[in-house]
Amino acid sequence: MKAPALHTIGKLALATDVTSDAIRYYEKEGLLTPTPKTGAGYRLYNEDAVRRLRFIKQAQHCGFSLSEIRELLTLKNSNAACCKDVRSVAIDKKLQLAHKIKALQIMSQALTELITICNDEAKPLDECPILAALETSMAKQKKGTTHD
Amino acid sequence: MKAPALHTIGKLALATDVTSDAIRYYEKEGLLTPTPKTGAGYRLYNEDAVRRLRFIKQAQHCGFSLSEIRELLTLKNSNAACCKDVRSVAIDKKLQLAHKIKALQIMSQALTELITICNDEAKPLDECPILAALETSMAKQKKGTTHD
DNA sequence: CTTGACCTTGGTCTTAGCTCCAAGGTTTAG
DNA sequence: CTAAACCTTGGAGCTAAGACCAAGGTCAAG
Repeated sequence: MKAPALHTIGKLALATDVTSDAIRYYEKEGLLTPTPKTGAGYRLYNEDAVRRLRFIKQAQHCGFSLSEIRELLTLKNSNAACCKDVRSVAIDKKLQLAHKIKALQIMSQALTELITICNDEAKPLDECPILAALETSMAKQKKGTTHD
Repeated sequence: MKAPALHTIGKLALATDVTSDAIRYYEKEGLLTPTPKTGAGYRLYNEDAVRRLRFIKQAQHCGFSLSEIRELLTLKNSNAACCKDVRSVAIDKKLQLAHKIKALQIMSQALTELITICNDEAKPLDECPILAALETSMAKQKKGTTHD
């Protein structure tokens, strides 16, 4: 029946592959609070902190910002919320990602058009169709195979 | 035979839908130089500046950063480069966009998995599968329909 | 007991692409 | 002639997520 083994910040950092600086930053941002400090003012963490850091990391990998993660954690501790609320947050974030992806695909498509109009590679620069196209409004858009 | 109508910065801003501040910023970054200033120190621009600003805007819409655009412009003024060089820059940028898109798609896929494991919406939060999954390593990955 | 590894706070720095502001000079319309 | 509208430079601020640094306190091993 040993007590749950408290870590100092460096141990926690090593265990979770998050730097001490980042951990302190999360604390400042209200995402993670250590158990009360030692007399000397050292932060101490238990296994909950490990889980919480994993949570933060995973959520970041899903595209959530720290302030969004803070809201997720608030939701988690709220008694008024239910699982459905969490789900809708996830769906929302997925939609945002879809928007970003679409924007990037539009950029990629524009590049594709530039690249395809430039077939004759040996042309001197003052006749380069890419550079020329970049100076115009580029309103032209073939309605053929515009997938990208 | 009228002279090519020089603009002050405000007129140029209006004509190109770029703020005066942004135009000065581009100048500081070496992307755009006005014709010599008036005695009073006012910047003056000709039609070339309008074209160049359009160039900058279009390139930004293609995902180029300002420093990359500066390199494009340098290339444009270089006599050693040819159209092929420009083309390869465009292809390169398209690859970078593809990487970004893939990263976002991976995030989206992770969210999809979280959303699908959460079917019973009425569950209380302490049983929410999404929150639970975010605390674990989420190493599981069904090999079924993982497109996203 | 001393050295080295660890911890603390508080601060500045980074990237990108601007925006906003202040104090002052210029130009133009009435 | 004067007030509004424009221009100038210089510098600060914004967002995000930390990284890095310095001065100093603490703890463990030899």
